[in-house]
Amino acid sequence: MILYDTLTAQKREFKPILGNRVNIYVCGITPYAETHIGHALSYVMFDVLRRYLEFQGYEIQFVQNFTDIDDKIIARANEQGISTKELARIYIEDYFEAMDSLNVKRADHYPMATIEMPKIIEIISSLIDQGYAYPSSGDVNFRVTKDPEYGKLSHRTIDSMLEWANEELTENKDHPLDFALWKGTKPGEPSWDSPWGAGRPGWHIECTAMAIRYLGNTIDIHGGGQDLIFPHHENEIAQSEGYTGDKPFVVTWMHNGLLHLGNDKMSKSLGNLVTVKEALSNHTSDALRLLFLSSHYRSPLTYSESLVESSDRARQRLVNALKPRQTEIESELDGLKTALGVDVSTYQDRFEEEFGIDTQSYQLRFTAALDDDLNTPQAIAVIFELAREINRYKGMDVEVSSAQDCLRKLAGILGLSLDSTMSEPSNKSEANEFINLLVSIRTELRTEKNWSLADKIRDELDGMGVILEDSSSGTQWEFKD
RNA sequence: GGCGACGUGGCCAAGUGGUUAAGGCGGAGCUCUGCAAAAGCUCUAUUCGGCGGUUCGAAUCCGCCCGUCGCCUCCA
Repeated sequence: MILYDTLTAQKREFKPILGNRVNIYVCGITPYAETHIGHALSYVMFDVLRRYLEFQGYEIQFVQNFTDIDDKIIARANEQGISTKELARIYIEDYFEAMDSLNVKRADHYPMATIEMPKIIEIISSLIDQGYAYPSSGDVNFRVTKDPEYGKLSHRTIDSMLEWANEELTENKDHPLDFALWKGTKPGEPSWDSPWGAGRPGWHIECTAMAIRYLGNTIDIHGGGQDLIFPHHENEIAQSEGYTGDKPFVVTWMHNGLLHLGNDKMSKSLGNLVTVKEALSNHTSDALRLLFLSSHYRSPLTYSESLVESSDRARQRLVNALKPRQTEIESELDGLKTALGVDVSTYQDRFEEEFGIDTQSYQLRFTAALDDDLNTPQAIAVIFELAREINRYKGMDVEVSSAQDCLRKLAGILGLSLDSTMSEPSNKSEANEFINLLVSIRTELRTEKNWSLADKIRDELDGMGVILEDSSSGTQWEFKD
């Protein structure tokens, strides 16, 4: 597999540091507000990376943090009159709900800044001892000039940043770009004890502490949004490599392009955000995933309702391809099978194997796409081509179940569940027998060519969210999404 | 000012030196069907922002220009 690395700015062959094991650290959220679709884009993308590596047989250690203490959390908690801890708890829960509904697999560890204090303090102490950091009136700052490679990730130099930077808070700092490892406490703020007095960790140090603690001094893949490249990840490298002395801190830096919201009337009141909850109230999670994955992860994507809607229709196409082939001939075969005691399906399978869809070539093209820096748009194209061929074979009444299995498997690597709407919620199931009754009555009406009444039943049911589809083998129905 | 992206059909979006420029949505026609839906087939970019250059050959490399955007401040 080839992956693009932000640090070296090139695509390189991916190879785990240690055998079969791949360590992944993805920067998590600061839980002070609801999870939005920009987060969703990023975590869906890393979810696909993880699923694909697992599919390739790697053993994944996936760590994702929560920054559960920072300025915004404090401000927000004060606004709402609750503790920072409680605020974080609320939005962490919201995050998990959002990710679960998007079918994003859970990480192996979710460390939080506030419970990693010992490691954080240990690292800061060491950085001070090594001359990388200095205490300054309650704060501890990282000395940027001590690191000759500072700026290597974001491809800038200290000088170039100084020219245009709005760094003004130089009071406690020896250099405008020095950044806080530890912030001395202010009145009314939660704080933790440290050798430098009460305070709290700076933004970047927690990730260093957690990544090193859970994954070691050098990790395979570190990811996040492109907005984290500077300063967050830049500072993380400086701290981590300063602390451990081991380089590189990260073998492959991966950054996803950011989600944009059109300048339109997306969200008048709430800034310019669409929360995952809002998006999922109108769309399936598969549609969102399909949308996110239909452009390359390093490109920006502009979100709009109409785009999700077209993704939803595309999703429906895949779902339809997975619907079982149901024809008169099949039921006749089933009848024959039981009547003669012969396992007809064996012959069907052999026929499918020899004359059917070449699922292997689809899978090969699919993996080739993902092998090339996670080219999900191309992988999706392969899936749609497979779906079309399945439909074509269904039309010819050839067994397609193994091709459907293949489609399901490949879609699963992209985290698409492709649930048929046939699997309706339980509260609807009690309506089933009535719907079945109506359908069978309608079938009789149709044999009597009472089209107007038959169509009326279909229309009325449609109004109630039930879709009827007639075919030569009978009528199928399902609930709308 | 620095660093970096991007501009491909009506919309979204792959492709980055050489067969017919993927795929999805939308649109048109046909087939199937009582109708509808679903599905299939065909069509929907002689052309890849513009102008030059390199090359036997470029959407793909180089230069310039036009346009859009991101980061340099909290952010996935």
